[in-house]
This record gives sequence, C-alpha cells and structure tokens, in this order.
Amino acid sequence: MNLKQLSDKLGLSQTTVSRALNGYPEVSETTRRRVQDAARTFNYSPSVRAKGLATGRAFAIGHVIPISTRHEIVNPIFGDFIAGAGETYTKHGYEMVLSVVPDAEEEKVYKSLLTRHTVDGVIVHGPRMNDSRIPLLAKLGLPFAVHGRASGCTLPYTWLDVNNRNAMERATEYLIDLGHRRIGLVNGREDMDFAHRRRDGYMSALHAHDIPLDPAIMRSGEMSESAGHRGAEEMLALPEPPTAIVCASMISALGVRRAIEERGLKMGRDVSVVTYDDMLSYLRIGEERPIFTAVRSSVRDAGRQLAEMLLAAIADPDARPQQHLLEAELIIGTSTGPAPDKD
Amino acid sequence: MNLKQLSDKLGLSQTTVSRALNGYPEVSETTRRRVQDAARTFNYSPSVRAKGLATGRAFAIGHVIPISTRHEIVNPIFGDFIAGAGETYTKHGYEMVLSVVPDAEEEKVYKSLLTRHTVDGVIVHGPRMNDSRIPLLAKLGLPFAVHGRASGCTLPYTWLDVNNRNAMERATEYLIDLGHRRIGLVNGREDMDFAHRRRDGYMSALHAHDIPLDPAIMRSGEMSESAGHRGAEEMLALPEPPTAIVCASMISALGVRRAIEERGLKMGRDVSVVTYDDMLSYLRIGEERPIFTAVRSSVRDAGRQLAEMLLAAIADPDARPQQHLLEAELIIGTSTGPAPDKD
DNA sequence: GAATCAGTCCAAAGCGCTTTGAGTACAAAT
DNA sequence: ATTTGTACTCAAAGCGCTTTGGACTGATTC
Repeated sequence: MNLKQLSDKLGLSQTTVSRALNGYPEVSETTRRRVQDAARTFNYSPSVRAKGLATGRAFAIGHVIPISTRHEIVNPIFGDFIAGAGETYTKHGYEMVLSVVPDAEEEKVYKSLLTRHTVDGVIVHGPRMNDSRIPLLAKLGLPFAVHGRASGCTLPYTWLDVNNRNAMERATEYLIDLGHRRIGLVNGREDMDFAHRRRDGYMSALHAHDIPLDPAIMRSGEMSESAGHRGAEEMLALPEPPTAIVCASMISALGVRRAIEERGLKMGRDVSVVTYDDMLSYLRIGEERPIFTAVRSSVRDAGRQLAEMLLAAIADPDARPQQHLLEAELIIGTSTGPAPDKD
Repeated sequence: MNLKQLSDKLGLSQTTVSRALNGYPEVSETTRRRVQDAARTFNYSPSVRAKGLATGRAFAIGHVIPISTRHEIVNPIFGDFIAGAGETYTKHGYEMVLSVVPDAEEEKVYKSLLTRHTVDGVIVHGPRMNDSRIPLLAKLGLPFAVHGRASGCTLPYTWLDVNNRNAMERATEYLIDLGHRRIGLVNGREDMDFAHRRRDGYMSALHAHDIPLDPAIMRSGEMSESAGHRGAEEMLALPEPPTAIVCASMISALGVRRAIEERGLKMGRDVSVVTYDDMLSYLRIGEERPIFTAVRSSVRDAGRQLAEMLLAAIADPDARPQQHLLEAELIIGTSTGPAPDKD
C-alpha cells in the first residue's frame, strides 16, 4: 500500500493525503481524521526511502563504533549507551544506524555516511585527545554530538560528558581521607580523552595532599578484566605495594579484585579499591549494599540525553551547540577501608 | 555531487555512468576506468536513498534488540555480536539498523520495518521457546535469520546456534568425572530457548549418571552479576550445599565466584565452577592460563556467520534456509578440581 | 454585482538513482 | 552493397514521496 493507492481509495489527491498525515493546517479536521483512520486500517506507512529522497533527510542517526585495531575490544559500555539513545530515537521517529569500524578508517566512514546521505547526524564515541574527527565533521557540515569531549579542540561543538576529573579527584581524595598514602591507578588508554581527565583528577588529589606521584603504580591500557588484573598484579608485587587502587572502570575493577584475592589479601581491608562505574545493566554488583566504592554515572542516561541534544541540533542548525557536564555520584561500598597500619 | 553532475562532467549519459559504476558489461573497460577515476576524484558515491527507491532495496539489515521490560537489561553479548555482524555488512556494502525495543513491542517493530521499507531483512535476537516472531516474520515475508533457535517452531528458517545442550552436558559431565555428585545450576531465563537447552544438557548428564535432580540447587534468571551471586549464595547456604556449580554465562559466573569467596571458600578447591563462555572481548579472563573452566564459543564469530547467512538468503530468496550448529569447546581452567572428601 | 477571502483541495515538478528499449557506429560476413 | 553482429551509448520512464503554485468552492464585504 503506497500513497497513491491510499489516496485513490479515499478519493483524494496524494497532496491532501500527505498533508493530512503530516499535520499540515490546510486540511480540515474531518478529512484528516478520515485519512488517518484509513491509513491505520490499510496499514499504510510511508516509505522512508521515498520520504527521505523528497525531503533530503534520512531520519536516521549514525553511530560509529571504533574497534581498537590492536585489541579488538568492543567497548562494554556500548550496549547500555545504545539502549538509552535508542529510546530517544524511537520517541522521535528516528532510526539508528551502526557502523563498526577499525579506528583507522573512521574518517572514511564519516565521509561516506555524508555523501551517501545515510544519516542526518552522527554520535561520536570515544573521543581522543585532540580528536581529528571533530574538526573533520565540522568541516564536512555533518551535524554531530560527542559522547565525551576532546581536549584541545577549540571550536564549539555539542557534547555531553561526565566530569571525569572531578569524579576521580573525589575518589582519590576519599582514599586519602581514609589515611591511604600509596594509591595506585588502573586507568584506561590514555590517548582517550576521558582517561586523560581521570588521571588528571587522580594526580590533582595526590598533589593537593603532597603525595608524590609514582609511575610504578600508575597503569593505563584497555579496560578489560585481564588488563585490570595484570595492572594490579604488577603493583602488588612491588616491594612497596599500594594500599589502595583507583580504577577507571568496573570491568577493570573486577580484574583488580581478582589480583588482590589471588595474593590472599582482602579487598577493603588490606587493599582498598575505588572504581569509576558506568552503571551497566548487567554489572550492577551487589545491588543491595554495593561491593565497590565507586563514582558512578549512568551511561544509559547519557545516551538518552546526548541523542536528544543531537536531534535538537539537527532541528535547529543555527542554534549554539549545547554542552552538558554531568557530575558523578560517590557511593560508598565495602571495597574501601582505613589504610592498614604500617608494620 | 550527484550522478547527473558527474555524467555532465564526463560528457556521458547517466545510464552509462551508472552502468560503469555498477559493473555492467555493456561498458568498455576504458570508459569504465575513466568513470571510476572521476567518481573517486570528485568524491562521488550514490545516494543510498535514491538507489534504494529505484531498486526497491534498502541495503540495510535490521537488528531488533529486545530489552526485558522487567529488568531493563541489555544483553551483554550484544556488543560483540554486533561487532562480528558489522564486519560482514561492511564487506558487502550493507548498513546495520538498530532498534532497541521493549520486548512487548517487538512485533510491531518488525511490521513497521517492513512497511516502511527500512531494511531488507532482520536478525532475530534472543529467541524464546515457541517464539511467535518466527511465524510472524515468515508470514510477513521479511527475510530473517535467528541467532539461536526456537524449540517448537516447525517451519524451516535460517538460524545459527551453538549446541547448547551438548555444551552443558559436557560441562556437567566433566564435573561428574571429577567426582562431584551435588552440582548446582545457575541458568539464564528459562523462557529463553538457549537457557532451556542448557538446562536440558545439565539434566541429561545428571540423569546418565543416576544423580537425582534437586530443584533447590537449580536457579534461573537474568544473566547479571548480581543474579549469579544471589543464586550461588542461596545454594551455598543450604544444609547440603553443592560442591560444584554449572553456570550459563561468564557474567553470572563472576557473581557465583563472589558468593563462593564471601563464604571463605576457594573456587576450584571447595567449590568447582564450570561456565558457559561467549568469549566477550572485554571479559577474557586470565588470558594466559584461563581461570574459569568453560565451554566456549565466540559470539563474535556467530555474528559474522549469521550475517553472512542472512545476506545469502536475501540474495537468493528461493534457496533452502541454511542452518548452522556450532560446537562449543571445553577449556580447562583453575576453577575446577576433584570433589572434596566428605567429612 | 463585483471583489475579496478563507477554507479546501489538486496537478505536476522534483528528489537521485536504475533500467528498459532503442539507437549509432563500425567491423565482419554474405 | 547489403546484411548481420558487436560494442557502445542514450533518452526517458519510474520508484514513492513532498511541496509549489494554483484552482475551485461558498461566504463575506464593498
């Protein structure tokens, strides 16, 4: 059933039917009602392709998911982010188009999405320091919104980020207040902007309390369970191991915990752990009384909001780009305790 | 730059340019070369919308991601599956369209994807027992491929599944061979087909060795860390706790492990654990020497293959639907050991 | 009675591509 | 010299929608 058939059936022109369905005022309420009813009973809905061709819009948003070529890791937060963004798109009648791309080819994909008119805008995931995608997209004129920020980008753009620096500063400070002086860091890849900011927060807290930095207990890398494990394991094997560890993700924290326990130590007593927590649906650990002390912020909410911001930017291209900085919440769990006495 | 502009620039007709680019034989090699070069230098690529309208195809595959309305959980395997499928799509010039949908509305979404011509086919995720989506899609005539199977569906359809029954049977048998007789099960939601099959495998192994079933040590539910923890915790609190636990997912296994250790027990010595493992990229636990004894099969590979199967089905609608049954591999880790002596 | 004006509705152009059905040029075969 | 064949190329229709620029009512105003 297409528009022509429907309008024939109704004895109206295609114009009128189209207008009735799209809420234009030139159609009487009675006609509109009649058209809408008919559309429902004949199960008519316009072809997105044809609509897109006629309007020049795609009614779709692209998500380019980078896969780090070296580690082949899909960011685990991705599922939850998508779930949030998807809600927004559905609400506004948009589709979500996904491209999974080795990070080297990302720019090519953006260009192709634009020239092929597949999407009306894109969400940029995992911004890096001085991310080249941002000036590129701005130059291309493809509307975009960034999940995170890219330090070093001067031009204004739409983004939503958690205050990573602040979050990690508070996390670290909490440990310092508990008496810890030797605090390790298990961070994400530090070419990623968020990881850089998290490290900044960690360093700034140490600095404020005159605790010297020690590169021996600062790790960065892929946020996988095994990377977290390896990082913690190496630190704990040092002659002067940390009494506490700050961790950039829940997944790594699981590895950190494993390393602690493999040494026969107890998390929260011998070694304290604070982690950043994206509140992934399948990882809510210890729902009732949280295990991990964590700074948390829902990545799903972020998805919902950022999608909304992008749609707004598309609807009004001349508006000033919106920016949102979310504050993470510090939740006390059982993974932290006072620093053990020196022996 | 569109086709008309490009052909004007070349002094050729649109037909010729189109044919040259699409590999039709009616164009001389020299012309084709010339056209291709021009397309590259002018950065031309055809509008997917217009192409779709003209050909009646969308060059896109839909993935409908169900979100269980009660638990709001996004399946964690999802990211890796998508990564695999995405590779295939990119290779074949297809787009991936995602709809995140509360499971009650799934059927509506399939219909809408069809009538709006958004996709050429869909991947069905998370099939349930007697899943109504399969007959629905068959009736609608929308090509589809199922990740998993739906027991009770008689009509032939394209699917790719792991031999869940066999995998869990072997997992359970391995524990029995180690001398365990009291073996618990932490399963997924048993309205899900895969979970049903996994339980079957577990039961069949017990049955073959004349071990009675005990519902007190059989749990099912969402495959989250906390659900796994709760399940194991309750079992271990029983007067006659299990000496081993079979677990339907790595994420639950993490919870199971936590429950074991919270009781001051040691996994692999006091309580053995075998888990099903989807080989998620961020969860490869203990890369070197695996921690968990597991039956494993890569969900990413599954994505790659199933996408390939669906594209084949779309290319040749009359072909007999393909089916693939993958066998999982049993990997011995340190989470299992001989049954402890009775005291 | 002519002019104005909402209130409705329509025909047709156009979005950018594919594809049908022909047409042209030139070499080879009759 | 005419036919046949081969290698190219093209004009135009059509995919299903939106949207422009009228056109037709009947009521209101001058």
